[in-house]
Amino acid sequence: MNSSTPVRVRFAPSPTGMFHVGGARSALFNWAVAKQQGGVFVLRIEDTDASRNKPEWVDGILSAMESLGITAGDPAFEGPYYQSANAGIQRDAAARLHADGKAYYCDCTRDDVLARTGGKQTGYDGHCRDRGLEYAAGRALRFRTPDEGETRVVDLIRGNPAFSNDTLEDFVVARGDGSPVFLLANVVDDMDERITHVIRGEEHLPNTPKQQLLWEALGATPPVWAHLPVIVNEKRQKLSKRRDKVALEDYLADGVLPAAMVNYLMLLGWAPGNDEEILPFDELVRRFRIEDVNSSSAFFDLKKLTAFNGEYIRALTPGEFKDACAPWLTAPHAPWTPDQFDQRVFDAVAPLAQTRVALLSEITDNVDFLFLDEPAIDEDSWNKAMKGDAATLLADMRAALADAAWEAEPLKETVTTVGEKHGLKLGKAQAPVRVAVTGRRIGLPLFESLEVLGRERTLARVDAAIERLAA
RNA sequence: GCCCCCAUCGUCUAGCGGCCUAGGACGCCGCCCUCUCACGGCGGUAACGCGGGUUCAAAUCCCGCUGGGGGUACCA
Repeated sequence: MNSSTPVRVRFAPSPTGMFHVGGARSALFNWAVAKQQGGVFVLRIEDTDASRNKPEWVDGILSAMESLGITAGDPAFEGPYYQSANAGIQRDAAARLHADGKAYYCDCTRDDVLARTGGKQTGYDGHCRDRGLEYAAGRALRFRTPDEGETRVVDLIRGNPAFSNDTLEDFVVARGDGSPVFLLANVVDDMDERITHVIRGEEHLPNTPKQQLLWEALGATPPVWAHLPVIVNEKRQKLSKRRDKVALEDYLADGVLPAAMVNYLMLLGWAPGNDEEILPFDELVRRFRIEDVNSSSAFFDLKKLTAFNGEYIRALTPGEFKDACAPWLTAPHAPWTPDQFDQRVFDAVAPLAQTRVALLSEITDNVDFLFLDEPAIDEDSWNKAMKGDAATLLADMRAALADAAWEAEPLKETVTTVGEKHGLKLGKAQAPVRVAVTGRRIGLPLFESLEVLGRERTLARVDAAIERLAA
């Protein structure tokens, strides 16, 4: 992309729900283009369908974008503008279209059209084209599409698709109450905001010839388009709010770091090259080329997102990691009460947990045994670890632990020694102790855990296990 | 139905006529490291949908087929 005029892109969500990851990617790609080209990113809230919009959704969009680094404070950021605020010029445009004979009023109902076309869904049949109807309440304004020729649009991602004009129906631009419809409002706003490049989802591709015709009818030079591939689920259907987990907020709530999400989303349909994937946003922006975006749909792979997240978590400094975990350490995420929690204990084991969580929400399962009075015993772990003469082994462990110096290294030597007496290597010998104390067969390094747990609580749990084995 | 888009490992992709016995990443499987599990290291598994062309040469260009997907509202 190389323009002499300053690039102005836009992201135009409608505030109808949570912030969709597909929308997040569109916003990011637009943002990347704006930042890279020294251009402007316009945020426009498309709130023309009042029945479906709620003011609070706008705050959600703003804060979700903020978490991705698209901040209203950035010099490249412009807006938010509200589509509803442009109702005046949108109506003017509709009036102009009518005055110029490029649009006409129509009093057909959907049933009328269906009756005439025999139920075939070929769109509007042009019934009112030449009836010369004037406006009256209930009459919609339809744009008169060309009968012949084709409309070719310039699309940076998919070549330049052409649409035969005879397949374009005379679509509605203003409703019976005079209010502008999306197709028109969107174009008028883009013109008003001097948008040069429209980068949006592939689902808008069929709208493009109609909108381009509107640009031309309104006497303006159409923008350059770029239609991003849709993001699909495992069944390769477009991610939908109804059946798929699409809210950015939900992923963040699971402990996906925003930076990881940004990095992952940028790689959906595009690759930075050099066989590299994990890169800071600035670098992704530097390398980004909208022309290189793929045109085939991309699967939203939670496994890979999680892997990316693990990378980002491990790259955190110990301090950053502790801070990042904070939200999960208290209600409602934490399974322990505030007075059971001990920040110093957590800080001591946090570095050990850092390589073990791929999602921040996994932190609680790693450290819960340190704060809960009686951690739940995982039965599967118990059955595997308590085979054979676990009872006598645990009894010996208990006795040795009672006198051991309470630090990781001596504790390890103690368990090793007791294990040897039973002909067991450390790996086998530590298992019953681990399950007795943590409730699980897998987890943080055991001896460091015991050190921070303390002798008293360790012994009590070993005793409880011995008791259970005896029962 | 009609219009449009798409088609490289299971997934995300590199590839833009010869450098490809197709590269990377995730996943998966081994091995090493190791108190468990991770992390890390090493190795492995696995793809150009099919058929025609064009060309000395095609994953790369063209056509058809098949298969996916998107759109078909007085929603956005």
